[in-house]
Amino acid sequence: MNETSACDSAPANVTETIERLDALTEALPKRLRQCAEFTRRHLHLIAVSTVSEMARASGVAPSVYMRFCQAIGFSGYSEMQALFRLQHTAFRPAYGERLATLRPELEGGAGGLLAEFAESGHKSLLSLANSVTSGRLEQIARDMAHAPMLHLVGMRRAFAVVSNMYYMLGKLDVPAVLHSDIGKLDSLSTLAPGHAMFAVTYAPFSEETITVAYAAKARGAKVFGLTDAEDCPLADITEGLLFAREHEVGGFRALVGSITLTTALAVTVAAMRDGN
Amino acid sequence: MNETSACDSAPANVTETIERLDALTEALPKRLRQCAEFTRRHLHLIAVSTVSEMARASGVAPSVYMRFCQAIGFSGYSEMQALFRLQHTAFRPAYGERLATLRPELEGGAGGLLAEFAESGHKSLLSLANSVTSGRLEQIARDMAHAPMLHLVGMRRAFAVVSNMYYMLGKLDVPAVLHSDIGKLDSLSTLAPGHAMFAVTYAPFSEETITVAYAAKARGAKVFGLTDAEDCPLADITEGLLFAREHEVGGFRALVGSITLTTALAVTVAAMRDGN
DNA sequence: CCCATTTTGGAATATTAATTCCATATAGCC
DNA sequence: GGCTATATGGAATTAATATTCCAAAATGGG
Repeated sequence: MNETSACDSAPANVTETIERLDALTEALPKRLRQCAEFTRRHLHLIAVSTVSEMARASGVAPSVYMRFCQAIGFSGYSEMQALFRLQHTAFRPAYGERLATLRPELEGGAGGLLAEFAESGHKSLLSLANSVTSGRLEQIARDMAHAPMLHLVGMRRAFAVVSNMYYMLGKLDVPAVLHSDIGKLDSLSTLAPGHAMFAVTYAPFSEETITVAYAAKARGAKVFGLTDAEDCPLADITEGLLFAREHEVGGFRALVGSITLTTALAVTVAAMRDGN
Repeated sequence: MNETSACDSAPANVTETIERLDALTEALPKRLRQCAEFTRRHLHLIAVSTVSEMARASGVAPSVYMRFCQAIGFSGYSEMQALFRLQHTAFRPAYGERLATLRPELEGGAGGLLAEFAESGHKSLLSLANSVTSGRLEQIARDMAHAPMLHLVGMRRAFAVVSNMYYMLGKLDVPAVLHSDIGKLDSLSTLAPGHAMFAVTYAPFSEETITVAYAAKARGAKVFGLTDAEDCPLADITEGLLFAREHEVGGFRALVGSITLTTALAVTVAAMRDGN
């Protein structure tokens, strides 16, 4: 009876599904090929969409999408969806449902740790919203947007944050200089009155970063900053200091709040310059 | 009559949902609190699970889980699920006119944009849990831990990610080399058979990163990687490829998922080396 | 240009899931 | 220890979704 599919049994995993998809796509008629092509590019949607949604997105009728599922070997959409939902649920560590509610965090392994960091990231983002007032962020962005040149400085842990800012500002056509610890004295010579500096440092605060920030201030630049503790030495010289308190997992912090905040800042600065 | 919920209207996004969850959990009766606690730890399951599944996993009856959804302000499970499915469903907006598309968000000032990015970060973290299976992460960590030397490569947007890894690995006493675009050929000479390389690249994939990764493979190193799209050229040569699909705000992505994933990876690698 | 075959989309049906209802259980108070 | 208010879980109802069916359209061969 089971004549529909070109293949005998259903794909057992995502890899097999993709393989069969690629093998069959060419041979399929127009509409079914539409399904195949859209699905191939949007595999991640299967788990969270209904047939109708996938069909509409592929530009076909639901019944056609249904037939497409059968063409690649599944009994129907539900079976295919189940496969893709497994990918999601498989992440859940093996602990049984009852244990889950009692001690969700105690699981070991890489997956458990990732879950911890993800959780930590959520918390960092939440406290970000609480600690950063939109007025202060806006004022800093405006001041930085007015400067003819932005200088970025951050060492060690903060370096990833400023290098990300540097990349984004570059893409957004905002003139910026990244002061890495290598050759920082040289690049400081590019600093002129009216320029703005954005310094990032976390406790324990990097000597070099503080030094560079003070030098910038002395040269007539406006200094702004990002840190994670109240007692940051930058507080004395900045016109605006932002705080991102990162949650930690066993002493390690994942920079989620800082990356988010500085990304938003970079985009805002670019938008304000555009707007002028 | 509507006495159940402490709040008036439904949460509008993931951030609000988490906030309300945290605010209410303590005050809820036993079974509802079970729901809250399980859900808080497994937010990513909502998009791909039925009420019955969430209820069973929380250790309660479906009707109780239903009431839980209403307690935090949703009309029911479907409404809550729709919110969490949005993150998967949201298609990428046109790439070109990034700032232009941001205009609406900028109306709310810098704070509004920050809130958007925070929301985006929550979503990235959720899909991280969805797309990374703990088994694969663990296997990659184990393989990397066995290598006598780790090589990191990533350009442009990915550079912040690898430089963060580099910093962490350094603090954790894991021998690592960062291959920046400057002098990459020189540093490649440090590469030897048995070494491991971790390459990070996002679509459109950086030529240099791919080149370096292939060179490493040719020199006998095991190659691992992190990317954001299925069609990454790294797929052909890596022993294990991780995916972090970053949610975006008007075309800008904030690296939250990548930073979180690689931080967890670095810590795991270090822990495994220690364990040996 | 006509006929046979395949493909297609809308409408009908079957399944499954979401939601509500209500009887029972539980906890708090007098 | 009885009484009230609240919480709970299973069963009934309602809504949504997957799946099938069939008539119409398109395609291809002669």
